[in-house]
Amino acid sequence: MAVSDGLSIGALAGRTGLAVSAIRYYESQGLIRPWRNAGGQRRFQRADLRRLSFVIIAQKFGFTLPEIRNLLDRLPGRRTPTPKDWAAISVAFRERLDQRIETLQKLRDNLDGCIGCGCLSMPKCALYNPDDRARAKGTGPRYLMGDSPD
Amino acid sequence: MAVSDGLSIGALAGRTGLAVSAIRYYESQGLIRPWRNAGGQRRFQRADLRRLSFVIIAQKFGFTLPEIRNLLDRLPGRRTPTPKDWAAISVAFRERLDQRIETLQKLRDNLDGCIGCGCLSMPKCALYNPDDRARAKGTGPRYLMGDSPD
DNA sequence: CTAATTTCTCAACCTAACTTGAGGTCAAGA
DNA sequence: TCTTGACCTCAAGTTAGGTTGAGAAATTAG
Repeated sequence: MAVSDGLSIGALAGRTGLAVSAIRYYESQGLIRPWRNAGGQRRFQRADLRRLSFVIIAQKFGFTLPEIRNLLDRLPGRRTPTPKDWAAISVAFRERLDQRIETLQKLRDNLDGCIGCGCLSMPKCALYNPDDRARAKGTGPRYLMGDSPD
Repeated sequence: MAVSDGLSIGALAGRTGLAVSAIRYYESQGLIRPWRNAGGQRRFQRADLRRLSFVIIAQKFGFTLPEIRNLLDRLPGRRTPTPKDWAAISVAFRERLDQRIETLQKLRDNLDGCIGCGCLSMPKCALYNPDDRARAKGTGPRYLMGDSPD
């Protein structure tokens, strides 16, 4: 199989450590867009290795797949992304990351004034906000600290 | 209904902003232990308001219910928890919180050397570790950054 | 050329943290 | 007393992020 024919899903799985099923799932979520060969099998660009690495790393930071997709959408669609392209999206990535850390720290500082004294007074507590909860109706898992996908 | 008879589940829901169904679910997970009145309805101590507040706050920080249960288990079982009791468990809470923030910061610092340059080189990248993924088989949701319940 | 891998699709299952609904009971106000 | 409204249990549904398995077709190795 020539290089220009692209990588098989198994090759991609081997190189990234991801399960084949996970890669297929990522495709269904729009994170990668392989083409098909004559026999209907998926073929991937070598650049997709990098895409998947990014997915893996971003997930370690707690980003959801829709969020990651939004970030990846900044990469050029047609041509192969250059290091510059990747550097650009990593800037956006770092910004969101810094925000996330800051939120956690603010929350922690509030904690010191609120629960640290043992009072845990509900009407006054800045951490405890009933309005948020009343609005956050609906089913499914809760997002971490008010992060929402998209 | 006298105070000594305890609070109904609806009263608790009203004061905490939680859904009645959520409180019942928390009971099923061992986070609160109401007793039953003659008619079989749940009755709660006023101290359970504080317990639930703690659950809500800890969840904002991304703790899982089993983790929260472990923390709450440090409270005295028989008598009503004092401010001192709460302060003690908040220390344990803060420690885990600080750990979590530190992990995120370390990961971010790695990111700067790894993806920041645009290389995202897989064999070298400290963020991207295939062994972790190979070991982390099995089903279900992944825990954030290697946090596990218990 | 045949056997062994890989890959394909599609449906079902898994966890966490709940919600929703059905069908029935309990309690409080007029 | 009667009628709401709050409460009960239990089963099933929901989301995110996948895995597992069946049955069939494609690819590769010998």
